[in-house]
Amino acid sequence: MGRSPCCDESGLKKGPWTPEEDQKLINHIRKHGHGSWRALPKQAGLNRCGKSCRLRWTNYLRPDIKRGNFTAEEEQTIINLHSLLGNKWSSIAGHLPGRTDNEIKNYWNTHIRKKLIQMGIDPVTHRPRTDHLNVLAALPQLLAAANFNNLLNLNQNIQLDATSVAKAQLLHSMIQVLSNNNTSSSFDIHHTTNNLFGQSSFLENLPNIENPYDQTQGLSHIDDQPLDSFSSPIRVVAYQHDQNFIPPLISTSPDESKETQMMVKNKEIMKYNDHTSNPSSTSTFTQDHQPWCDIIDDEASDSYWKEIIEQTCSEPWPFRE
DNA sequence: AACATAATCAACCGCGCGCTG
DNA sequence: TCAGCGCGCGGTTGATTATGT
Repeated sequence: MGRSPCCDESGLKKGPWTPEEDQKLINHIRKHGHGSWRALPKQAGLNRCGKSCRLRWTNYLRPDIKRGNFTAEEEQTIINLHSLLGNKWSSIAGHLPGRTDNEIKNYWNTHIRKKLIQMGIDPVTHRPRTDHLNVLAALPQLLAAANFNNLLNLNQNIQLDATSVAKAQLLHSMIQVLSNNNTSSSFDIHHTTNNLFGQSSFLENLPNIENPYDQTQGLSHIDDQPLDSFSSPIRVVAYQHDQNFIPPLISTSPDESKETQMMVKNKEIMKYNDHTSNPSSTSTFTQDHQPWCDIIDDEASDSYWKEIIEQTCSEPWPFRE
């Protein structure tokens, strides 16, 4: 319950690490493992608190840390996971090999967040930053959002991402507005939606609502259907949950202890490797085709997505084996 | 070249959880 | 049951670097 007194101790060095300190820490962990972080600084001859040592190791010195820019795929994975998990950076990091929670958090705050805002998408809710009553006024934002997929140049295996779902919601909202107005407006829905979402990006990729397995049939034939039969956002979200779309969970470090891995929420589905018997192995625990609903049950916050997914999960799950 | 501002990211802080005695 | 300890997590800070004027 109580706070660790570790960092309250006086006389311990703070601030940037010197190369000498780094080397001491690396040497010690190579020889003995980290063991108790609290005891480590003394054993390693470091005038630091254990917390500082742990942070330095996990965020910077770990041998499996991946350096360099995030790829478009990594970025998309972060966005998708964030839409489901919220600011659960460690959980998100569990899906990105070699990336630390701190790195992902920084990348989110400095890059992705801004990008989403520019696209007119609320980075917290992953919903378009517009209201239903003013959909048409938000057309510039919609257009920007529509180009988002193209900008990211996504992996084609990703069927629908959070942004696409947001687009679907907006499209739905627009149609609702138009439908409710019940006027013979000159507003050409088919034409407009194609312009909004691009000719080969969004509509063509949406599966037929009546047949979720049919990926060849998009919604471009919307004008053949009554408006009220148009897919609801809830239904569309289901397609986001392609189990192939998120990489399997991986350990944040080959040196992670068993108890560290235990901190990850998906307890039931993890397999642990005994890293102590083989320290060089990549301590990978896999997520064997875990349905998205299960992840959500464990990890999702009380976000918009959870509400939607709970509803979706109560229906027959098209991707369950 | 000098300064101001923005962006980046390593590191710190404090909270809360799980374990243990 | 409860309190202390150790640890991990998410939020925040501040030093450094990049970019603009």
